[in-house]
Amino acid sequence: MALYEENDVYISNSISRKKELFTALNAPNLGLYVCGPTVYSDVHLGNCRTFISFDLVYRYLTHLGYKVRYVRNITDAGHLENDADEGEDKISQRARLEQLEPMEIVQKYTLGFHGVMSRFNAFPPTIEPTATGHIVEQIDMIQKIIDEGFAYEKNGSVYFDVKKYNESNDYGKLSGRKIEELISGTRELDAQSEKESPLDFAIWKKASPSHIMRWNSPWGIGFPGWHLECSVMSTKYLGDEFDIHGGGMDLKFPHHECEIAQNKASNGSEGPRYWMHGNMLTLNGQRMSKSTGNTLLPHELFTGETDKLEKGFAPTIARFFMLQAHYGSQLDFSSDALLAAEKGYHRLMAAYRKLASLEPSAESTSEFKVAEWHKASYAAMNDDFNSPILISQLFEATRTINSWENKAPLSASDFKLLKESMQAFIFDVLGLEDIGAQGSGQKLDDVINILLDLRKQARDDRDFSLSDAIRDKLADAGIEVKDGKDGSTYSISL
RNA sequence: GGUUCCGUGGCCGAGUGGCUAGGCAGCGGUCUGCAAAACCGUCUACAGCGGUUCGAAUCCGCUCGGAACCUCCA
Repeated sequence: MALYEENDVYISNSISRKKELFTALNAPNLGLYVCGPTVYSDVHLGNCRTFISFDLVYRYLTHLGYKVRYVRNITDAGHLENDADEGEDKISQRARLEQLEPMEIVQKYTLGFHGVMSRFNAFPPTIEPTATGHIVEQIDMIQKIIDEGFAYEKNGSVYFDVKKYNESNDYGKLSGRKIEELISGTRELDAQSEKESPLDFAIWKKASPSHIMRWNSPWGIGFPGWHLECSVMSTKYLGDEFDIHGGGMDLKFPHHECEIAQNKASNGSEGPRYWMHGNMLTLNGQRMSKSTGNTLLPHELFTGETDKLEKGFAPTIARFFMLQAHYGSQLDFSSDALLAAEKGYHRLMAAYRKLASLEPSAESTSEFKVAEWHKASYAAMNDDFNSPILISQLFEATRTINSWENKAPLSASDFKLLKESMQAFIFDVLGLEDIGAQGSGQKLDDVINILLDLRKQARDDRDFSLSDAIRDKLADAGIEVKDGKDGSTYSISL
């Protein structure tokens, strides 16, 4: 029996605003689509948080035995600068600025994105489609939407007719908006605008002569609209109806609202059955955002080369920090919070290493009930991927493990369950990495053990100035000596 | 202005109509040559004011404060 058959997973579905029991359309197959980045500049930590959140989702569902097709797009066609569907797209703008081909910009920042995600130990998606690689499919979808009567062509551009759509559908159901309120809240339309209503959005845009990224279409030379690619690529690879669609909270409106409309208008289905939205990472209480410049870049975090942090932090520690909050809550990034997470992380990892080196006993005499703990740990993740609760479970185990000496007071089967679960939760599900692990080199391990032997000798001889010097100098080198009843161990912090 | 969400102890963060996570820091112990680590014990809570209830931090209303969206943004 697969794990997913014995674990009922509940997901906060944005569209119903309720926690719902998740059922896969075609178990064990499962489709997950996540909106990826626009590759016109470096990704910042806010972007990373969303992708780490969905990496957790992907990892847990995979852990449960689902065969997940995980699609995450790369937006490389360039979105426009503003609401009026006017102006230059961001990739072209950046290309001009850096004096590169647009596709060089795309390549540069795509590689950067991949590099960063890999440092955070996030799995790559199983399919990573690009918008420019799906122009033909986008043109097809536009044509379908026109054929169904939900879009109109104007001077070489095509616009989605939101009012028309809303007559037979509910535009705004995801974000809880009413079309009347949206209209009344809109500023006066430019006299220039071709749109029949301010709510209409471009699904194909005529290219001005200076526009670099351009393709042929039945409506002339142009480029696809902002929201179309996700509709096209999600349904192409996952089907007209599929399981889960994720993305950042900021994409809920209008991006995801438009996706639903496009899906419904073109194929009659709204697409995903579960919508998941990751919440924002804030810096100084304000959302990180490329356009406002309130950002922290991954390399600044890793190296500490920023006035926003006291020191650098390893990627896995930032990951651990993020997973200590629920993906649906806002999280503020601060030095103090990172520092606290770092200490907790090291304690957890040290306990795991200790566990791995212990032996079981004949029978379980510990008050720590492994089976109950195991069950509660799964229950945490089943409840809308509640990683903070899972982590609190891991710390419960940590305290217990640390109190043991020599042998674990557990039967072989309990011990095996605890060890394998800790391993699975820490590394497979949470995706953490043990940067303080011994064996960062057998030779280094040997050398440190020689030093620890020398120190023991000095202590036995009551030559404490020598033994303390060894301890302090190792500490300076980032190697912490820990004295226990049965001799000394060490851990390396980076 | 409209829509949505949040306000938890020194800090970070879960959760919830009665059984009151966890991390970090503090305090008191145990251990240690000293320290660190580790363990044990312990102190700080649910923004304010009303209401519903046998009982609310949890539900409802109001007030105050903050955030996201309503323009591209994870």
